[in-house]
Amino acid sequence: MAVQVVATAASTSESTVKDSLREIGDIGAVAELLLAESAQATLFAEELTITHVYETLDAVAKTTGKGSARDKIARLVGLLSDASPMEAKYILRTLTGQLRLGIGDMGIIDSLALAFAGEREARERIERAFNVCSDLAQVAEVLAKEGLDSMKNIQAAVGRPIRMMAAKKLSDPAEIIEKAGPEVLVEYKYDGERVQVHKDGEDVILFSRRQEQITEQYPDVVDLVRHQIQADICILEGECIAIDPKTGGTRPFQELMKRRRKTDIDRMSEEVPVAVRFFDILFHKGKDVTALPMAERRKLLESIVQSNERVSLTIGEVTDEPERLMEVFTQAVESGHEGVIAKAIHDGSGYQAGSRSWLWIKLKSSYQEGMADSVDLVVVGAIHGRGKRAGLYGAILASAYDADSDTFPTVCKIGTGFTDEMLVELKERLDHHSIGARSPKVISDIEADVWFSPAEVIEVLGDEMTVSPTHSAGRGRLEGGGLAIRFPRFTGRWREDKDPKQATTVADLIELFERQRGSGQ
DNA sequence: AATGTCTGCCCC
DNA sequence: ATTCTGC
DNA sequence: GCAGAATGGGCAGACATT
Repeated sequence: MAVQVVATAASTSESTVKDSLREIGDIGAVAELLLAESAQATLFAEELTITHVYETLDAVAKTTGKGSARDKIARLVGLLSDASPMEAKYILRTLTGQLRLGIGDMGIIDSLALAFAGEREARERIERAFNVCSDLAQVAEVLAKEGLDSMKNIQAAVGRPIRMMAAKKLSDPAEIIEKAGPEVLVEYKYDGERVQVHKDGEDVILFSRRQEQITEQYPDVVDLVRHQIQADICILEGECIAIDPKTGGTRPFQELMKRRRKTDIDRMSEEVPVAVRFFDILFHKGKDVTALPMAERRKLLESIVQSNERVSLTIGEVTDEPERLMEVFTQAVESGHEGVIAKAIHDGSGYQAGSRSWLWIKLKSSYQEGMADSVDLVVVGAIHGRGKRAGLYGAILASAYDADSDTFPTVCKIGTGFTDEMLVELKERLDHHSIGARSPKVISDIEADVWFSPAEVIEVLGDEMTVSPTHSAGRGRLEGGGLAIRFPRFTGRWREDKDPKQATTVADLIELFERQRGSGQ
């Protein structure tokens, strides 16, 4: 849509904008360039005000229904006609959410500290306020109006999401114990959606990892919380997972995602039943309990969660031995879960809202060299890079080999794992094999920017196989579509020893998928 | 009415 | 989600 | 080591198009 806006505003064709975007990799910069080239009208334009820009964007956001796309475009084109090329750049970046200033929430907190306090300590107090209320605008407003001392008045409260604590990752169990020990709580890591549950009597609100309100999606969870949580006012955290009530097993994440809907919620609640595995408590009896050590929070949690088939604590145990940690990890993986999270339980193991510290460490099988399956895939296409990857490829399209039909159906795109240096090498190396159109042997629903004849083979690591609506590998031989790789990344290894027909085959992928499904439920 | 395409301060 | 990189 | 910016699969919803 942004392409259309720029094309219209600069009175040029969409293909011109697309070509330019391909080279520059930034729709804002493209707008700046093209508008400068067609800049007669700006001489007579009105002066742009922030209020006008804001009101226009607000109106665009609120436009819905039939014809809304056309209407949104018209409003934005109107706005750009009053903008200088540079203003257009930032308007485009703002509306596509790609500001690319090197400034995020933490950068803003730094700025607030300097602007309103001017001392180092201020930063921590401001950040703490943000972590417990998750609202940067509110923090800034209170700070500006009432000063640094007012930050202490911003406190955790039921109904207001707390920024979630995250885990580091590590592959070596001995190192994990070293970092978080001497004793750690080793918990199963479930493949579901993280939920922060806020309970005030019968009122229950659910928040997602990014502080979105997701209460409406899980009426069954709300009910479970009302009945199984023996505390009036509290904030808990857990993982919401899709389950098979017959077997008691966990169903794939994709199934759970069918619950992310606004309609048919009651029907889907029956089709995709869920369970919640609680693992933390942040607020209890009207008090913030985040400062309590993990060990004590776990005890408190045990005392208020009344378990049944749908609600329980995460499976976990305390150990100080790397060997035992690995045993629990193996159990978790063998029963179809992602891995484990090892948590510090010592006196300093309070809940650190908004941070990713060594107090929590996750271990997944894909972190263990050799344990996860890497595959050798054929590069069949590429997608132009954006931002700092402008002029290079941002991702490549990769296929397996289907020996039966002698074709190369796609399994994934790969956009991570490349160093800057590799990206340069990648382009040089691949452009050698560039062809004008998709090779008839390449089976792909995905439209690449550049197609290659199947030649280069690379090693790719992934977490697991998923049934895919878009990728074609194995399509027709499985229920539900083809196969794709979840979380694909380049290992850095080119398989120069392999030609395309020696790449991982569709049969290999199906076998991997069946094996993984077998260990699951 | 069916199908295609794009978006989400999306989930992972 | 994973990964790389400038500070 | 942190914070930020690249990028992945895949779901439902909202429109546009046929």
